[in-house]
Amino acid sequence: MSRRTSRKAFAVEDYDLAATLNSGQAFRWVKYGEGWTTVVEGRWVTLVQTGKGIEARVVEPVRDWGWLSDYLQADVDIDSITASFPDDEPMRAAVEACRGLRLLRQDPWECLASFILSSNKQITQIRQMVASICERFGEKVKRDDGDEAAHAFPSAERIAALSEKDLRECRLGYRAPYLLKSARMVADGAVDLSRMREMGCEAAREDLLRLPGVGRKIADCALLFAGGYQEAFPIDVWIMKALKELYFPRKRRVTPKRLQAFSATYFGPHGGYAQQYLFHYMRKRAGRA
DNA sequence: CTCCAGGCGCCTT
DNA sequence: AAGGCGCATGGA
Repeated sequence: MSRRTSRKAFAVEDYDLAATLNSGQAFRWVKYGEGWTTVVEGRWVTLVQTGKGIEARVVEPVRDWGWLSDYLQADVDIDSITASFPDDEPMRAAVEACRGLRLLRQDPWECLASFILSSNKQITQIRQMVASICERFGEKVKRDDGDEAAHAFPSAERIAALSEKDLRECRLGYRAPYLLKSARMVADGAVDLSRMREMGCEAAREDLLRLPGVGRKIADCALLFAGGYQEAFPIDVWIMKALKELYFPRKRRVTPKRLQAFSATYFGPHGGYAQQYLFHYMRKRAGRA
């Protein structure tokens, strides 16, 4: 371990690190001893949950930890958010089962690109595809534990310069041309992800929907997990099932459009957060079956 | 073996 | 506007 190593303790309560990093919002965190590791903002990071919060370690000296605090959303008051959820039986059960689950604030391009790969795939397979493009095309990042190197998520510019064949070799299948074309549109400025957080949820969504391979669901994932728009409510097969079962149990045909309209108002200003609780709750229930 | 996966785009009605 | 289908690949 190098003496340049830098550490930081984030004092956070009600923060379940394992649940948060494994809840299908980020795909690059891997178990590392007692904690977790990945690359964030070009740095190799390890995190450990402690009694007092989260302890972080990076290789290079760090003065300002704002980038990681922001990523972890360490300053968010989770109680005020869960308190804004509708007071009904399904939400109470979800909050009870997922106490400490948080939303991260991820890099827009990494988040968007990862979810372009997510279509029609299980979370373990999304992880594999993402790992594959990072290992082959991501810049090397120094680590100090004897392992060779970690890899950053490849930039839009880097992916834009590849061929469809390069990406298909990462087993992306029919998603390869979607990722390639979207990377080129982001790289040449046709869609400006750096403005996503300022332009407002609706305008940002409209922009994202211009990208090939990005529909309503994937756009909402980027808006929620990277843009900080907590009103974005991604509806996937799990949430579809949850909403039907929990809120429309005796209706035979509930259209996605109807559910989108329902969720937009029913779950309140932090609806996307509520969505993440429902998603994780459903997956947990299915997992122990 | 079959079924389906944190969907999308395109083609029919 | 709404519904159906193909898509690459690989867990379960």
